[in-house]
Amino acid sequence: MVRHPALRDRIAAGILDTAASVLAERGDAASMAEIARAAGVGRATLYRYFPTREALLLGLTRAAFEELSVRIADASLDTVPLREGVARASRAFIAAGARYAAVVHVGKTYVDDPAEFDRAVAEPVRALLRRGVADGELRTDLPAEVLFEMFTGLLERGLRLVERGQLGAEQAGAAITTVFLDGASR
Amino acid sequence: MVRHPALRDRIAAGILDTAASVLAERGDAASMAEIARAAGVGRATLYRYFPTREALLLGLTRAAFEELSVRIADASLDTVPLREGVARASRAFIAAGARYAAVVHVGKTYVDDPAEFDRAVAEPVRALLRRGVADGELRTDLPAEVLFEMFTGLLERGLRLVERGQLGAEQAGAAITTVFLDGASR
DNA sequence: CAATGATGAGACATAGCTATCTCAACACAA
DNA sequence: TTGTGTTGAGATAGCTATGTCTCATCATTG
Repeated sequence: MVRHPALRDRIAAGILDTAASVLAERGDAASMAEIARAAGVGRATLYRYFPTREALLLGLTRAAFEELSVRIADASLDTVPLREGVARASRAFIAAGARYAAVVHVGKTYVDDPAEFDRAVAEPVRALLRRGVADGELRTDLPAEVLFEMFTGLLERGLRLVERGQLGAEQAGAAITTVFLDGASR
Repeated sequence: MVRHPALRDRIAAGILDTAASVLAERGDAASMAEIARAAGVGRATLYRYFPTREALLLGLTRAAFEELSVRIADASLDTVPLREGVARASRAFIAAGARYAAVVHVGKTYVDDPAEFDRAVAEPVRALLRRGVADGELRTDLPAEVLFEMFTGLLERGLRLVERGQLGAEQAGAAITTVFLDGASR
């Protein structure tokens, strides 16, 4: 019958989605059999779409990166005030969510081009923070790199809160933004 | 010759230390052979000290927990002002450091008594934050549970910065405290 | 309805890891 | 020095996961 290539892509995407949630939960311990079962598909079929485990992880990483980089680009972090930029970056990260969580939960990284990831995702955020420091909006007693690390730490936890249903996506984005910029104090 | 029990304990502790660093680096993927080699000990010997992999992970978790809970207890979080409490908790966590990093990096948790961990480590910190909220020192627009999550997120990142040598232990503790309480803004 | 091709179930080989066991070499105490 | 006990190295068994393959079944296209 020759499946439509589009249909094939949809199936692959569906498998990736399922794999994302399984891997987010069980980490690298999740086997191909487990993922196939969760995706409601035969193990052989899973291997037809992703010939090796590495290919699957790579596809997953690529999808997460794709989504995240599009959202970051859309956020135009370099044209908005610091506070708005931080808020947008938070929302972008939370929205990319589920896929990204799986990627970070799997120890080894399967990024094919780390430099490109850095350029498209990490660097815009770093630049935003550096600008904040230079403009005197952010504290200068901590290196921008440290601020960046703290920010991403908050992002990860916000993501977790959303996944556990303890916070809505908007609330999480706002919480991250406000804790990072204003702190937890009144 | 009948090794002194004390000596045996020291060897076991040494193995645990090495295991901590190997596991912190490679996660659950690190094999027993790898750990034995890193510890400069035969694989069989490793099994003599820790009869199963689970026993090793359990010992590691227990050591981390032990250290952390002692430090938290020592911090008397319930008797000091909020800011001091947050600072102490940060330092305790950073100091427990290396061991704890391995534990969090290994996906599956090998805690023998999660409730006890919660009671001795997590709960005192939560109580501190709840008190802060009740006293009006911490913001009330975010649930204390969310503040807790944010705080631990910062702790993890601070720990990472120390391990990468980007920050000293004291500096990391201070950075966590100040970002959490005052935020990154000026 | 017939042909084509995708699917699921399962067999199979392979590889790596855990866990056990044996044994020769070695260190220390008496 | 002798004997006891520990160690490292290696062999081995069992298990589990990856990846390949076959085949009967099923869905879709024409």
